[in-house]
Amino acid sequence: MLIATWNINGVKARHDALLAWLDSRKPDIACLQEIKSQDESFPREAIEALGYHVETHGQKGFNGVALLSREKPIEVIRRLPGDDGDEHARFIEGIWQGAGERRLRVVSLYLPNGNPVGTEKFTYKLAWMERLIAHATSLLETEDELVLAGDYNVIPEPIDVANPQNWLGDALFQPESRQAFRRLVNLGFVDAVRAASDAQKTYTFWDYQAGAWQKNNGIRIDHLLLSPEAQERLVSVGIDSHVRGWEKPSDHVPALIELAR
DNA sequence: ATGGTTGGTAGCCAA
Repeated sequence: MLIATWNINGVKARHDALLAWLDSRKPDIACLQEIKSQDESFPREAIEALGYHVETHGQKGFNGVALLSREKPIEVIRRLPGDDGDEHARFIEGIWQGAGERRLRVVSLYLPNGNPVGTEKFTYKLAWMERLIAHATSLLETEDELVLAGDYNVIPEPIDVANPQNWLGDALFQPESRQAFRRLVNLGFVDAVRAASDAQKTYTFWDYQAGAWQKNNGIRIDHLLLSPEAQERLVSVGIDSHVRGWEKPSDHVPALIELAR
């Protein structure tokens, strides 16, 4: 059971790359962020032709998340609880029935960027994180196998950034952002990529500007958080860094976990 | 070095 998360930065711009990656990597579940597409204009047919079930939560112009899966989910939730006035499409949760009583629950989330610090955008980011912590607390009580995957827009620790001093004023590296992320993890999750990286620097994002990819000036902001029930089944962790070197790449690359069936 | 680049939309914003 291969579960991936990838911020594709526009499904129209990434149409060919997405299909090529799906066809070669063949994840069982793919969590996408920043589809930048409305549900009706998402390229559903081309993805279904590769054998995927498609669930989207899009909006016009920006944001938007999706769940692609080999098996059809038994339930899909398209809203992070806690603020009925929040219109941003940043959350989609699917439930899949496993063998026996086991259930797998996978969230594709696109956490607010929050820049610039000191504005309502940063306040919104921190409020969104509080809502995520509250929702994750209730999801852990289900004892389903749970994977919270997505673009968290949080650099957890200095090891997760090539040049920490360049990010000190950025919303992604603020003490408040990092502390909220730690509180989320400390509910009982494991940060799968960090746990598998053995104290090595590992990145999932390289900016388009100033040759960041060529200089390996990256940050690790795409995370897969595993509940205890999911941790028990963890087999391996990977990052498809090579995708960043493709023609017309996203600025993010896929991160993946393998769970025993 | 307060720049640089990309995507989506529409005459700039988000990242």
